Amino acid sequence: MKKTKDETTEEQILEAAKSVFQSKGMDGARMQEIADKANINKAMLHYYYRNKELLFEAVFKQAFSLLAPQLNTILNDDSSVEDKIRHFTLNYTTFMMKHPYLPNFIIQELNRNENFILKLKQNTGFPNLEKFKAKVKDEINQGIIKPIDADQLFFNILALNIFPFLGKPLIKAFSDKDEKSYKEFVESRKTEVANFIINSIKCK
Amino acid sequence: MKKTKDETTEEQILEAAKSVFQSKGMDGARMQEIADKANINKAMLHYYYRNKELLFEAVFKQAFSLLAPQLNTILNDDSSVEDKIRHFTLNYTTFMMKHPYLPNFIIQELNRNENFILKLKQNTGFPNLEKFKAKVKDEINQGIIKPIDADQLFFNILALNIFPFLGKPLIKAFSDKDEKSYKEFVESRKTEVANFIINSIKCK
DNA sequence: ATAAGGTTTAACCAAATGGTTAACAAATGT
DNA sequence: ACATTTGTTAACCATTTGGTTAAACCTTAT
Repeated sequence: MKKTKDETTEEQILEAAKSVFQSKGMDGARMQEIADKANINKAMLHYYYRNKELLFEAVFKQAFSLLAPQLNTILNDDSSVEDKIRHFTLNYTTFMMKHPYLPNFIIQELNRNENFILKLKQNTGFPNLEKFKAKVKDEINQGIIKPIDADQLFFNILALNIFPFLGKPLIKAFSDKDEKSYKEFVESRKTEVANFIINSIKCK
Repeated sequence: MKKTKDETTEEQILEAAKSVFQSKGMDGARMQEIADKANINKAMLHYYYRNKELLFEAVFKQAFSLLAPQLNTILNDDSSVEDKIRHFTLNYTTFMMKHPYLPNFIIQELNRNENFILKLKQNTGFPNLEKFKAKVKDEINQGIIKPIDADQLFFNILALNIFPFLGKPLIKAFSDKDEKSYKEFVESRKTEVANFIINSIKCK
C-alpha cells in the first residue's frame, strides 16, 4: 500500500513529532499527542520509529541538520571576515524567523542530554572552526581587524544572533514589546548586529 | 516541633526541589526524586507546597529573584554606560559561574510557559529599562558613545553575557574545549565581553 | 484468485507518576 | 497532665504514559 499521495505515513509522523517535540521538548511531549496530530494510531509511531527516544532522535537530527548549513556560511566560505559576519547575520536571522522554535529546541535538548552532541560530532559536516580561525588571524596580521581571539569572536557572533530567539519572553517583558514590535526588533537586527560586531573589530 | 536545627524541613524541600527542577526542568522533574534528595516522605512535598506546580513556582521565583539584582547593576545605578557594562559583565559572569544551571533554567521555563513572566512582571523590582535608556541617549547626545538603539544595546549586552552558559555544550563541541578550557574561556569573558561592546560603541 | 508481505487498528498492559488518606509522633498551650 | 495543633510516615489510589499484541486490512506479485 505505497502512498503515492502527498505524504507518506512515516513523513506525517515525523512532521507531527517535529511540531510537538520542538514546542514541548522531549520530556513534555506525549506520544499520544504526536499520533493525534499525525492522524494515526499510536501503535504506528512504534511501528516506524520503535520508541520515543528514536523518534526524538530523528527529529533532533533533522533540526540540527538545518543549523549546520547556516554555520557553514560563516565558517567555510572564502569571503572576508566582514562579509562573513554580514552574510551570516542576515541569513541566520531570516531563517530563524521562519523556524522560531528551532534555537530553543536545540539548546534545551543539548543541555538535557550531555552526550547527545557527541553522536552529532561524528557526522560529517559537523561545524569546524579551523578555517574561520585562520581567516581571522590572517586579517589581524594584515591590519584589517583588531586583535581578538577567534573563538571569542565566533561565539559573540553566535550569541548576538541566537539570543533574540532564545530570550524572546525576556525581551518582550523587559522592553514592553508586543508581538509586532518584537518582530520589528528582530528584523532590524539583520543589519544592526553585523554593524555592532564590525564596529567593534574593524581597524579604521 | 520547630526545627532549630541547621535546616527546617521546608527549606530542605526547597533546596532539593531547586536542584532537581533546575537540572531537569518542570517536565523532567519527578516528585519522588525531590523527596529522596530532601530525605523526606513524598507526602511532605504536598503538605508544604500542595502540588508540583506550586513547588515549581516557589523554585522559579527564587531563581528569578537572583537574576533581578544582577540586572539592576546595569539598569539602576548612576555610573557611565561604560562602567555599567564593565561592572555588569564582571558581576554577571562571576555570579553565573557559581550558578551555571540558572540561565538555562530560566530561559527554558519562560519559553515553556508564556504567561509565567506576566506574574513576575507584577512584582516590584521587576527590571525596568527606562533609566538605562535615558542614560544611553544622554551619552549619545554628549558624544561619548555612538548612536545606538538602547534596547538593542541592552540585549546585546545580555546576549553576550548569557550565551556562554546557555550554549555550553555547543561551545565545548564546536571549539573542542574540555571542561577546563571551557571555564577559562568563560573566565576570560569577564573582561573580553566588556571590551568588545565598548569598542563597538565608544567614540574615539 | 490467492498467498505473502507490509500497513493499520482497537484493545490491552505494566510501570510510573502526582496526589491522598489515615494513623501516628512530636510539640505546644493551658 | 493532657488536649490540641503541627509534622511525619507508610500505604494506597486514579490516571497517565510508553509500549505491546493479535487480528484485520491493503497492495502486489504470481
